[in-house]
Amino acid sequence: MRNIEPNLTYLPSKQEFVASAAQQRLLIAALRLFAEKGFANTSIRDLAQDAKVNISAISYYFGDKKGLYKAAFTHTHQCGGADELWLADFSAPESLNLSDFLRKLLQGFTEPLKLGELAAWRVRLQMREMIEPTGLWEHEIQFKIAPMLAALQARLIKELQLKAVDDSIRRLAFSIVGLGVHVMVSRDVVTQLMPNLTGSTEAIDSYTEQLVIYAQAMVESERLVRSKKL
Amino acid sequence: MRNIEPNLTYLPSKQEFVASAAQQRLLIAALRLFAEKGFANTSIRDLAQDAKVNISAISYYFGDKKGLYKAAFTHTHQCGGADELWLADFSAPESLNLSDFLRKLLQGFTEPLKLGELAAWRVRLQMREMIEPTGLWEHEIQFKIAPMLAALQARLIKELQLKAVDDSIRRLAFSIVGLGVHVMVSRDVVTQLMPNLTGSTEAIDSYTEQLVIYAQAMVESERLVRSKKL
DNA sequence: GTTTGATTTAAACAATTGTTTGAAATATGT
DNA sequence: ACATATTTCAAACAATTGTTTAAATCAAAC
Repeated sequence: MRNIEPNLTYLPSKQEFVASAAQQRLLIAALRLFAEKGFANTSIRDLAQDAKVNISAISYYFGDKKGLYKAAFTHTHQCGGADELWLADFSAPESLNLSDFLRKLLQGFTEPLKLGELAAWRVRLQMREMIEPTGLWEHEIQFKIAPMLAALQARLIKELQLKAVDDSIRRLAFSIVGLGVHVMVSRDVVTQLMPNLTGSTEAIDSYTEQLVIYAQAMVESERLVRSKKL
Repeated sequence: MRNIEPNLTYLPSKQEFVASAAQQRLLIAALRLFAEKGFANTSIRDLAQDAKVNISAISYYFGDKKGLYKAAFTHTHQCGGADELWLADFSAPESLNLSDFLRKLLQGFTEPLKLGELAAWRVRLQMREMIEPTGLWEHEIQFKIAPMLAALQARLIKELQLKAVDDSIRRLAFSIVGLGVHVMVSRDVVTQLMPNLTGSTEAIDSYTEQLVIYAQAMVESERLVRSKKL
């Protein structure tokens, strides 16, 4: 690897971050190709061609192929947003009622469906990380998933007026999240088997509402089970 | 490719299927390695070494690398079962009540958690197919997922005394299946964040029961929404 | 024991991979 | 205009990939 550091990390004054056109194109190409074909199946020549840069631009800007992947995975806000929605921040104000809380949570999964290809690639890359962990996914679990689940569990025991989280609550929280995860994970199945379910913005919105209702039903079911046990 | 056909497809008389030891070892190695590292990241030399066979045994028995993959993916009953449970046959007798029907369906996802590594590999391979479709997954959708969803939808409209399947029912069915899918998909998250949820057979059983209850709650919720609309 | 077929082996093949090189081109500041 | 740093480029590198070859080994039948 070359010792020269390209102007990626620091910059004179104006902006905190200015990526050269080549860099930007590489990031977008990487996001798209890695998402579509996976890491191993995407050659750096494919990437360079797609981004219309020379092959060595990859090592020049990102060190190596893995560096480009890492950059594309983490640095998505650079190339067009769609990240803020995904797994949003759930240090939710206590003021939210359960319905709104659940809606906000589930929207984190359904809203990306509305956005364009870029968001789809992002989600797809996330999926790949899940089954082919490169270390980035474990990080994601620790700093995003875990807090989200914790927040949901906290909200649930408050809702059900419990003192502590038990296994049943854990399973409930996990199942609720699962409603959202499944929408993303099985996107292909949906588009192939029932395309109009995620076809339009309105369809996605009513989908979300239905999920919120189901999540509430699960919570109420849990409440009922517990009341019977006493 | 050689023109000679090894004794895989047909055999003299005794058994319908006799795989040589080398063949069998290759299939198991393929299942394990492809599941763990993916298709592209697994070299045929890795496979040969793991199966303790010569490299050319792969082309000899399966034509090429892709052929071995295909064989490992489809031919799982050969190397140890665990396939019958996965996405079981849901041409369910009408006699089953809703609860039993849902249990049977969801068990298709949770039961494999009980089985050993082999089943885990199987599931993992299935997951890989989902996001890196090689054509086998589309086949799976068409001949397994679609029928399962259809059966579930049929059962649901019968339960809710409806005439036809609409989008809402489709979403309900999809969400119910999602409860199961999520358990498999996010296995890593579970084992990392709440290991005792799938640790023992009993834990898995009560997990399944809880999912059945939630699924029922979703159905009842749907019934309620519909009764209000009228 | 010989023959016939099936299986295994080591070696070589061509193609593609990620990475590096050093010079050319471009931009930037003085 | 010059000098300096930054960015691009074509070419070459070594390593690994999937696949093929032809000879060697093995097993069973005659």
